[in-house]
Amino acid sequence: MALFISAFENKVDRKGRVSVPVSFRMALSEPQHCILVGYLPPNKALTGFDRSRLDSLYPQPSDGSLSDGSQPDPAEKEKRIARERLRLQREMMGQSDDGVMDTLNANTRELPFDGEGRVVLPADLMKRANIEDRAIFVGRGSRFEIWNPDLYEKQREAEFKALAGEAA
Amino acid sequence: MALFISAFENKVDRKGRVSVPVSFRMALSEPQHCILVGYLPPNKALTGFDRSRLDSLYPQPSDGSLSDGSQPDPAEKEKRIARERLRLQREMMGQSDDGVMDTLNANTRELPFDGEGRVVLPADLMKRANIEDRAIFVGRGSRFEIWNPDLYEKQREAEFKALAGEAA
DNA sequence: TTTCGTACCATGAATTCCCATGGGAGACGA
DNA sequence: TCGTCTCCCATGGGAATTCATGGTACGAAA
Repeated sequence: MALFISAFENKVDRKGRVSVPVSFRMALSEPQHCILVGYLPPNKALTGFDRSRLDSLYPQPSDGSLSDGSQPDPAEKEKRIARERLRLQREMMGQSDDGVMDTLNANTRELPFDGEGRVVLPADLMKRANIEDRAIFVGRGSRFEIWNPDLYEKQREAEFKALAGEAA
Repeated sequence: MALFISAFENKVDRKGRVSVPVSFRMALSEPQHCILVGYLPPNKALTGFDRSRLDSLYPQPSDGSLSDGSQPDPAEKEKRIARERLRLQREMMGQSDDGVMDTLNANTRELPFDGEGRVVLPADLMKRANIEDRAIFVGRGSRFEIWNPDLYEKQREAEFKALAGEAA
C-alpha cells in the first residue's frame, strides 16, 4: 500500500504547477497516473491520497462467486442485485446512507501528472489552503497533506508541543 | 466501474445545452454515447448515471445453466419461463411490486451527446432542479448530480457542517 | 411555413505536452 | 580523502492541443 513519509517543499509556478516528490509518486499504485487531492473545512491544508485508497472505500459488490473459484451462485447474485436496486433507489430519493462518501467524492479532484511528475493545483484549492508560490508535501502515512510552508511550520511546532506535553 | 469525482460548473445556453465534464464522459462505459438523467421529488437536483449502472439492476434471467458449465437443465428452464410469464402478466396489469423503479424509469431520460460532448437538458427537468443558465456537475462516486450552482453551494455548506458534527 | 430539435462549424481561452536548463546528490576514480 | 563526473529531479518557457461555448445550417414535424 501507498506509504507517504517525510516532507518536501517545492515551488508552485505561475501556472499552478508543482512537482510531486518522487518518493510520493513512487508510493502510488500507478506511479505514472495521478493523485487525488481534496479539501474539507476547517482544515488548513489540502489532503492527498492514492486512487486505490478511494476505491478501497467502496464496498466491492460481490458478484456471488464462490470462494473456490467456481461459477457464481445464482441465488447470491439475485440477492446482490436486489441490494443494489434498493441502494440506487435510495440514492435517487436523496436518502443515500453514505453522506460522507458523497461529500468526499464531490470535493476531491483528480490531478494527473505531466511528463515531469508535476500536477497543477486548482486555483480554488490553492486559495483555501493559502498556497501561493510554495507548497510543502507532508507525509502522513496512508495519505499526505499539502501546506503553505509557513503555516505548516506553525502547525509543526504545535504538534511537537502537543507531543512534549503528553510525554511530560 | 464508472467513478465520478469532483465538481464542475458549466454554462447552459439558450437551447438548454451544457457540456458534460470530460472526466465524467470518460468514466462512462461508452464514452461517446449518452448519460441517463432523472429526477425524483423531493430532491433539489437531478441525478445522472451511466447506462451500465441501470442495466446492472435488471437481473439477467437465468437460463437454467448449471454452474459447472454443462447444458441447461430442462426442468430449470421450464421453471424460469413460468416465472417470467407470471412477471410479465403482473407488469402488464400494472401490478408490479416495484413502484419506485417504475417511477424511476418513467422519469429518467437518455441524453445523447452532440459532437462536442454536450447534452441538452430537458426543460421540465431544468425547471424541477431550478437550473437556468448555469449548472454544476457534482461527482458522487457511482453517480453524479446536476445542481443549480447557488443551491449546491448551500447544500455543500450543509454537508460540511454535517461532517464537522460527526467528527465532534 | 413556422417551429422545434439536431448536427455541424467556428472561435477563443485554458490546459497539456514537450523541450531546455540548472542544481544537487551520489558514484566513481585518483 | 578529495575532486570530478554523471544522473536524477525540480523548474521554467513556449508550442500545440483540447475543451467549453456560441452560432449557423439543415431536417422533421406541426
